[in-house]
Amino acid sequence: MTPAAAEAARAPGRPRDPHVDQAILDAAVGLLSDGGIEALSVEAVACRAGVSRTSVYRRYADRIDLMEAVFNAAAAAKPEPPDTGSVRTDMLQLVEQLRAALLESDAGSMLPAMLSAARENPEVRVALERFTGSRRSPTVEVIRRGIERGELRADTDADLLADTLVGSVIYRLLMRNGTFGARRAEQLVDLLVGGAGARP
Amino acid sequence: MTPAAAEAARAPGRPRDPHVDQAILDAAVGLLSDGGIEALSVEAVACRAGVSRTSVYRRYADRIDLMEAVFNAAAAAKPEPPDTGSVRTDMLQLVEQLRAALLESDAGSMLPAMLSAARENPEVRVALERFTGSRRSPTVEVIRRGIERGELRADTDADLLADTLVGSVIYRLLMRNGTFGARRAEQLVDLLVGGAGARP
Amino acid sequence: MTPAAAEAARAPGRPRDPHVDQAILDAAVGLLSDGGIEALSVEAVACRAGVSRTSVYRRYADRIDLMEAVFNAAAAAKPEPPDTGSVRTDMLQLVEQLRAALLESDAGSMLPAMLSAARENPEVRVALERFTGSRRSPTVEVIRRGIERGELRADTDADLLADTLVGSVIYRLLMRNGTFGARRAEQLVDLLVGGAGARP
Amino acid sequence: MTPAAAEAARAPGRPRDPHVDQAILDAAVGLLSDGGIEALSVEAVACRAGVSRTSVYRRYADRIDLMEAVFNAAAAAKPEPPDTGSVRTDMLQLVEQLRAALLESDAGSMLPAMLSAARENPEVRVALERFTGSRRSPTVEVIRRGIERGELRADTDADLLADTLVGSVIYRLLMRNGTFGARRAEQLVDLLVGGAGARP
DNA sequence: TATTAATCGAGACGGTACGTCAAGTCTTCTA
DNA sequence: TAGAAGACTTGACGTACCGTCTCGATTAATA
Repeated sequence: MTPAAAEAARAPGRPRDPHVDQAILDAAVGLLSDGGIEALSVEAVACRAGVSRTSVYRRYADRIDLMEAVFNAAAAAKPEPPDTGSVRTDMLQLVEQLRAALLESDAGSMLPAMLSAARENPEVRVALERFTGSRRSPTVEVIRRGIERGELRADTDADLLADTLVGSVIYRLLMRNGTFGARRAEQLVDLLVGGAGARP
Repeated sequence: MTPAAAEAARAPGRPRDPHVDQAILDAAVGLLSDGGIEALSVEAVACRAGVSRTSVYRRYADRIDLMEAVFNAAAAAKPEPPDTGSVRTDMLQLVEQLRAALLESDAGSMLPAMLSAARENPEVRVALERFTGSRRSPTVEVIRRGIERGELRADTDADLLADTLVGSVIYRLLMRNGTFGARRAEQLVDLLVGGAGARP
Repeated sequence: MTPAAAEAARAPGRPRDPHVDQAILDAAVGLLSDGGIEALSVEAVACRAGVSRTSVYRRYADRIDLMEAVFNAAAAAKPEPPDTGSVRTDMLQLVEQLRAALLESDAGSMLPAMLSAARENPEVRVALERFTGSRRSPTVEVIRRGIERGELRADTDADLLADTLVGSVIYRLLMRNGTFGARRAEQLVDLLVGGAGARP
Repeated sequence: MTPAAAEAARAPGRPRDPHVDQAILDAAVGLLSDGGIEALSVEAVACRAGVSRTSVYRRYADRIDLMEAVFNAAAAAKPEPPDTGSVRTDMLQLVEQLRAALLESDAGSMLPAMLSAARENPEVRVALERFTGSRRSPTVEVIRRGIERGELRADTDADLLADTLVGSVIYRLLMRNGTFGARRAEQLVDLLVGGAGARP
């Protein structure tokens, strides 16, 4: 028996209904991702989850605490880094993964709210860092392998390159409200691998 | 006499007090930049501006409308693109300008709020695009000159390169809560100009 | 122009809607008198008055404050002391007035709530005293006239006699859940005027 | 063996802890007598008794039921009627007993709450009548003896006289927030025995 | 000596009301 | 008109109890 299980078994009083846990989180994710930060009201969450307001407040101290939990849940999914043997192909896949995550997942559509909340609240800031980390670390991994295989220069700063790759995509999609198709992905990878400087 | 002035002159009744205009905008900028999106309440703006709520609502239809105005005001300041004769030096200056704008100006600290609001509201989205544009266009200009001078390859996609430069900085500062010193700026420019690919 | 009117005229901002004032008070009286102290919730008052909760809170700091106002309103109606020329007839009429007030008016059915609230709250205590006073002072007046006319002894303690007359009625009706018909009223007056002591 | 004891003995399962019974009742009495009707919350009772909420609800169906039990407990103590041989002295002692009971005992300070609750709930009404009865019956007894001894008129309505004596005291103490010293007690007894009417 | 059945503590759960704050609309007076 | 003041409705906030419920752990009398 793991310590956690033992602890759970020993917990006094009526145990929390896991359906309620889930319903609340789902409702919160839904509201946050499709109505933004202002839509995440405890009232609305409780209603959408078919649960009493009390049950929400029992789990989360306040609106912000709930938001934080949603962000952490969003950060939980860590994608596997692609490993095709070619750093260029891997990077293309990363870009595509990132695009899909930003535009097609709940987590992605929460990002603006997260950023906004992070400005005020240190705990949210931590959640945000964890979230961005979950996206960045596969990228770093891919780059590291590229260096090992000799496809990228040995002195490449993996951290910087990862930021630049991810930043370029996010900036375009989120802040410029643009698109990011396969063609542009290739151009970006070419730029980062080959550089923009003229060859003598 | 401009048409606007003529119109203003023809307006019957007591003219609007420009001090009130300014006080409201200033208060809104202050609140938004140091308390985030939730702090921008009409109540608080009126109070901080020493003005009645009525006077705010006379100018702006609602909270969002006011926010939009603040964003547009923030987007107004267009920095001059540096022109040192070297694309690398220009880019370094751009990065530094951007860093300062993000961390040390009101406009920068509003960006998260702006992003968040843009998700919901098309008008805010337009304001956001104008705002990012004001930062991006000098970058594009610098790059274009670099191409003209032959420092950058003729087939360089200025748009992409600009996004990547700006995106890398924003991503690091805003989403990873990091810093961006002179050293890292140089590394970034080197990366973009030289590429990360190994030379055969 | 009275000072009050002048003051009212000078009051800045939108004046309170007197219909709202009245609706709230009426609703509160109704609830308190037919549901007792626990029924007087701000929620219910607002609903019954067809008014928003806010409008109640604007007028009354809290539940207790509202209750106090209701009590004071109830205390406002001061009955004219009867003046038939005979202290016995006057007293009989007083008893009947009191009976009717206790059993048939809102004010009377509020008395228990008032007593209960008075235990805790000094302001309510004042309201209660005013309320009881409004019933007692006509009694005292009647007694005083009886003394003047020589129907009652010159050394009669009007205060004590009034308390005893009123107390007897209230005790029976409120605490013993009894009735108080004309016959019993006569017996009471006879007792107070003639005494229970045996005549030598 | 009483039937109750036999029943208790036959009850299967773990028997109720009598300390819990007592602690709950004590806590309830305390809260009700020094915080009034609103202070008697199951939550507070359980807490003050050092007992779980469950244990309260096992014994009493709800808040009101608990209140009723408290009132009944308060009504249990029946004072012995004084018997000094003189109806006047007996009545003076009754008044003093009543004063003490109202102002210095838990039961007395509960009376307002009781009255208030009685308005709504028939069971509480019964408890209230029992409670007032416990105070009134010694008074009736004293009066009856006075009649037998010829100190009071043979046609005296003992019931009415008792109500009037008790009512006068309660009214003054409870509703007028007054005091009731020895002097006033004497005046009251004099009034009731001698009457206020002028002697021709 | 095990079984059985109720007690006891702890706490989840859906409710209702509290008192506060802000939003956006309106009404009034003054300048 | 603009501007200040404030009433008004609406809706969310976070808190406190209500009364019901589900747990695990005691605690006697009984099988």
